[in-house]
Amino acid sequence: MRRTHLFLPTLKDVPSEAQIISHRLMLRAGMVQQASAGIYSWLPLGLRVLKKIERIVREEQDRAGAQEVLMPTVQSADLWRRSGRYDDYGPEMLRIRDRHERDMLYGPTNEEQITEIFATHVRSYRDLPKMLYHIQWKFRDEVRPRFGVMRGREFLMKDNYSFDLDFESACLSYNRMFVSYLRTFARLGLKAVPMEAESGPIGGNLSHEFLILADTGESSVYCDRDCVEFDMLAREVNYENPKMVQAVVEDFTRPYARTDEKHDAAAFEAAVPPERRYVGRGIEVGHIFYFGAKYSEPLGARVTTAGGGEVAVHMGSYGVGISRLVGAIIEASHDEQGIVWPESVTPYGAGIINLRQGDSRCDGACEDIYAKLFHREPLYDDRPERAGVKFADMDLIGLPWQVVVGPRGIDRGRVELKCRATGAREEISLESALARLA
RNA sequence: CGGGGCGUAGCGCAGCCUGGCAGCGCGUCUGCUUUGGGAGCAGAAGGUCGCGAGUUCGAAUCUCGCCGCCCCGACCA
Repeated sequence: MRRTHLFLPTLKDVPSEAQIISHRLMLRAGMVQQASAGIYSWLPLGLRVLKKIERIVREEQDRAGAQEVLMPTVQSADLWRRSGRYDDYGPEMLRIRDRHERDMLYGPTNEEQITEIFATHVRSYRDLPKMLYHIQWKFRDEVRPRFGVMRGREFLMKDNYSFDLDFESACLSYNRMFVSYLRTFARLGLKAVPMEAESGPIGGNLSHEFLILADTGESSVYCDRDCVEFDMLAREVNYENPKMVQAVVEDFTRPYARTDEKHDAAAFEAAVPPERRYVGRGIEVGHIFYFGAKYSEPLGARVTTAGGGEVAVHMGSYGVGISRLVGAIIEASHDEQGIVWPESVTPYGAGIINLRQGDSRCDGACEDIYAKLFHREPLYDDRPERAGVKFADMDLIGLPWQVVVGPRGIDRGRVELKCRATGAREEISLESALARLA
């Protein structure tokens, strides 16, 4: 993409409503624009990141054996009356009335919807287990939206739902998602720590939250520093092998890690030596639940068993806040200059800075590099701007690599390769720069 | 939902107390000079001062009402 074609409204000054760093950087980097409180438009740069996160989440869901569906944003109130949640959910649910005066709602979550789909089509234990997920916009009318996309009213969420014959089998599904989340967050460049959690209004009794440790987090966390040391991606996982999956879950749940709602000071001090105690803040980026027959019972999701009986299926739900992750990743990865994208979610794989636009040697070299870096989806800053503007902008939007082309080096066939994360700059030949980014 | 604050040019803000030509910086546009870390000079465009009433000869400014947005706390992916 050429910078002169890209709609990328970067800002020097930050709008005053933004307080936390990720929100400020997202506005400055032209990623989003606020439409109203807690509701955002996604501009090209922001949308590219959102899509990359979405893709990684999808790949890991599929890998764990889940199947993607897509349910509507607008749901019927009747469905929610059947589960009893239409009245329970309270003012956080956005209620809508259509032209025929039917009560509708903008879905804050989809347990009812998915359970109805499942109940319509599945009758036999032979069809179990199943995991169905979708990635869809939700709306929760938060009393106080804040922190930009980290706590919006409208947000993009991956929610998965598992259906099993009994508790033991449901635990296997739960474990699969547990491991899938560890892999997902690791691929996003995040150190996410699973913590025992309350299951909240969704109900049930087996639940973990996944938090990344960050000072700007909304949750208080207490954990063993060992939690963030695991290298999940180095670990071989075969989802077809329940024991192997179970072993991962056990390894990751062994160290003490709890949010304040489950925290037990005495247990913490007994389990964790002082030098390994982490007491700080965390951002919740995922939450998984087992809730048994809470929805399958009232909504009639029952299957016949091998013995000829009938049983309500055991369910679980598993959520990842995809739009929240955009902010969370920035919270975890930025510096004074701006965002520092992990390779896996960067909006463009490399930036090309032409320091002397209009100089035939520089222009020629940049065009050459631009074409040869095609596989990296490069962003070529071809604006007739001064060097300082281009450097500042490129640092702000945080692409992991910058190829700097200027008159000083180009006569000798040299360019500068800068690593955004470390700030390290090397003057090397054009060829070796291309080789490094191959 | 309790407490606090803010709405003035695309963005950041001053002006308001003490009513009297709507300003500054950044950005944008034009020209010249510059050109390796957010350039300099000269010129230009850009505003229902959130909305509605009221007071007044006169309201961005004072009064009342409404709307929007932000921050702190209690709740949530």
